[in-house]
Amino acid sequence: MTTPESSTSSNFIRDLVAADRAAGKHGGRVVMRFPPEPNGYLHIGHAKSIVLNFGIAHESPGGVCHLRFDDTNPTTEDPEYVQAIQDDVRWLGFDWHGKIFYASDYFEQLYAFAIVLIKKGKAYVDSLTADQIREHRGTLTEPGRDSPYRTRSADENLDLFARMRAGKFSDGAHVLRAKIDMRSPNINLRDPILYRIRHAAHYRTGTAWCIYPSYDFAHPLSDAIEGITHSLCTLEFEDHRPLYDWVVAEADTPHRPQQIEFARLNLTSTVMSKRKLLELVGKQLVTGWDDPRLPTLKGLRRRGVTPEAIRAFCEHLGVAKRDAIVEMQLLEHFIREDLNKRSPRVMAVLRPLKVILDNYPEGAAEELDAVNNPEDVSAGTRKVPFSRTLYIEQDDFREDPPKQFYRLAPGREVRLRYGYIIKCVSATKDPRTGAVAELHCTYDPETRSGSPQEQRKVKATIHWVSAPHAATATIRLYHPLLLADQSKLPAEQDWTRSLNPQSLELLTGCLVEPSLRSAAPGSRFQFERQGYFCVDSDSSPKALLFNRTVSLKDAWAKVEKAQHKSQR
RNA sequence: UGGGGGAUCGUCUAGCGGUAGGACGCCGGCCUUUGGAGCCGGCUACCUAGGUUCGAUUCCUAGUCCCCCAGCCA
Repeated sequence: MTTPESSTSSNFIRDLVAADRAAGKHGGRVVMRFPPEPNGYLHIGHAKSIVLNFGIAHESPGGVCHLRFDDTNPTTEDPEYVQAIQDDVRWLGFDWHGKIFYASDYFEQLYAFAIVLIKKGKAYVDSLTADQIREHRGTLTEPGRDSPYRTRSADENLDLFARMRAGKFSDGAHVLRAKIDMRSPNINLRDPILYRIRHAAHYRTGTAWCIYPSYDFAHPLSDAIEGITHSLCTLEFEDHRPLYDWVVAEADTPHRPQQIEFARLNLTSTVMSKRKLLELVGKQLVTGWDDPRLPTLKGLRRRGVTPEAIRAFCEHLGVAKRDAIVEMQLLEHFIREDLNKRSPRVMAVLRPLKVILDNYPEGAAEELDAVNNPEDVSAGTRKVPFSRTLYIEQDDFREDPPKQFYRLAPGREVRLRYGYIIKCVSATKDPRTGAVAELHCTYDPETRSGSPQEQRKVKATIHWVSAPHAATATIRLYHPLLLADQSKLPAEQDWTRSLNPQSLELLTGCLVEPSLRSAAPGSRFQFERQGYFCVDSDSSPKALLFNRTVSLKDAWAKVEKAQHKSQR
């Protein structure tokens, strides 16, 4: 299926899975899993994991990848997230082929495994308080101490555990612990907690249970139950691997999955931790989980990013064990690369400046042919109305043009995209502010696009809209969520103070070509010379609303920046 | 100063004892009715010190630096 050209780059996990399969390990089967806890929305970091897990499964003959909800904590989970996660995985382009797995479906089996451990003397009920347990755990450098309840008999443990399940105790009264080694240098092995009492309704099992298994117990066993062959997780779980292996071994499951860790994705100038994302949404620092400034899949989607771009980005990233922070520019590159091929071009003026063509007949209008997508001839052409009064971008005129500024200035010529060459005659100013109010220009009738005499060359071509025909729109521009320079902030300061107060820029009174009047929410366009935009879900024909997905690369901005620098 | 991991261009990543490659970025050029796209060229890296070897980014030893772990979260 994967051709040499399109094949994804190899990485240590892909290689290991392939080697296991070739060696006939696990009977040559490849069973992966993506196991989110339904306590939040998926973000681009999850996308890396999804692409890896589903990708490896898909490229392995007979391979499968389970979608499993790791729902062992009733107090944080919600069906809203279960639905959102499924939507997002599907939107990203992956399919779990029907069955969805839930750790909560294994509660009964997990309970039985706990009984097995208790009978083997490998687990005990501890009746210390949470504080006491912490004290007994020791520190990074000091060993822990055994709980006085560690030596309870199997019968007593069995009885206590049964009564825990039966709801005879209040939250925190007892826990079930693995009996491993309180002196282990690995803190995860100092009798980790397997079950805790939580009198809380679970979104799936309701009040059937008041004891819930912990991650360290439920996860390896869920993997074993499902026949997962390779259980991928992030680096912070490396220390848990001995425990993962211990649980599976002591529970004596017929199948033994293998945990493999890799570095999670970090991106510059954004936040990815669940805690921070939750805080942004909770404190209404953003408009919701789908705020286009967020790296959530919902946010990226609303912003106009395609699943193809995200997948290409993730495939390109590679998988390794070293911590890494990927530059946002790399994501933007993949977004542009994808959008460039598929987006129809259109003209829109974000910050309008009125232009009157003095020698163009008043009341007249004509239709010009415009190419929809130079990257895709099959996209065809469209008609764009032209008239005596136009709007161009304020940035495309300078009264006193700097060096290398090729655009319009008094006495200078420029081509109007798909139209004529025009020459600026004069600029009138607002008497109060001194700002340029409108331009008077003349057009050269010989230079209409497509006409035989159009050979004349000018330095620049600019976009425009016809004043009487244009539609009004509101456009949102997005800037980095975080301030560029994080280093100046004291480490212990409230992190939200490092948020960029200008992350959302709202432009009203933008003028777009009339073909956009009927644009459907979700559709994407390239606004020529400016960037990729999509119609927001709140947009309507009466109140057009666009989101800028990503800007086009801007060579002039670089020149200008360099000029500013050299002036200093 | 316990344990577990990791160090390759500015960033991400390949390499599996034999000329350190790719991508993003940056710089320069070509082309252009998008200062877009495309094309061409360039830039910059093996944490340090020893050792083994004809040969070390790769193997060994000793350091240095970075990350993770002391939830009844996952």
